[in-house]
Amino acid sequence: MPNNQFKKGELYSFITGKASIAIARRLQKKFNTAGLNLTIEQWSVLYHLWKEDGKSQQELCNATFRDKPSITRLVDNLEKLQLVKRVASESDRRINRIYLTKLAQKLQEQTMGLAEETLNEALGGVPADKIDVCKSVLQIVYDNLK
Amino acid sequence: MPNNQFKKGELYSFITGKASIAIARRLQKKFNTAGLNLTIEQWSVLYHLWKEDGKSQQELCNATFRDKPSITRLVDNLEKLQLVKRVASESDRRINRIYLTKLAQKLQEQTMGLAEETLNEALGGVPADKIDVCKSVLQIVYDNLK
DNA sequence: TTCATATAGTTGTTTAACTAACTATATGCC
DNA sequence: GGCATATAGTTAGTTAAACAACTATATGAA
Repeated sequence: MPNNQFKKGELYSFITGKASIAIARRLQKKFNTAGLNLTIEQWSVLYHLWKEDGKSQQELCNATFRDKPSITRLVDNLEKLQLVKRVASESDRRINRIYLTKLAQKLQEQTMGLAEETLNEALGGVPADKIDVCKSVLQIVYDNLK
Repeated sequence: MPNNQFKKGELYSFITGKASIAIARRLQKKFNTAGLNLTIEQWSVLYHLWKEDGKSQQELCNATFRDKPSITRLVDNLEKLQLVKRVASESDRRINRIYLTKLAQKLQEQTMGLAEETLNEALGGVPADKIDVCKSVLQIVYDNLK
């Protein structure tokens, strides 16, 4: 039988993800205040390239949980900002590998610092063990649905 | 001192809210499969009107955590779909009160059923006490940042 | 080798979010 | 009453997401 943990009044905020929206907005504000002309979505692509430069667009789709048109356009805008460049693969000409520019490499330390700052603000007053439980629940939700 | 619960590898998924995005996508698919021509964002407005019909646009902003232009356009589109209508307030002519049509009233039971179904799928295998911890953490995050 | 199929990426269209700038109405102080 | 200020809502411009349809390249079987 279905578990009825969710009554109507609580259902909405789980679906809309208010907490993560609030985190993203706070981080965006920090970027703006710091004079960084960068959206959170653009940052999320750079984030995965900092972990491993030269990912293909398809790999960025998987990593960022976005579809191909979304990545095409994010990479378009990142190229306009001179933060990445597309390089066609030699071995498989269907593939674009995306490489960070020096400008983007310089952004890593500053933006990751702002991101950590944001999370510390968000999680102020929450004990570490509860954060762990929360993370594990969200991971299961993601795995259940993907 | 700052809590360093977040190492780089875990930071991203908290900011991007993959779990809630996955829930919203699943619910949207259910709407589409059921032949409902309705976005999750439009549904989220109806949701708050089902709780209390005749809210003003500003009240919908607060309830849905959106800004005024977003609500203006969502109400525009809901009016085009014949699901709500704007009624100028008699006592304060700046205010529009938004009322559900009969068509929208009919959608409540079906869509709330699909939403509950979605959450049950998302939370399958998660014990109730962990869900409670997760909800409370997300609430604190939201309160910390708003 | 050739043709069907799969994969990588792009383009067009609609909906939505954020910011900034705007109009209209209400409130409150002088 | 009149004017400054606040509040409710709209409009314009940019970025992004979902979906469908498309091009180009690679793979694999006959």
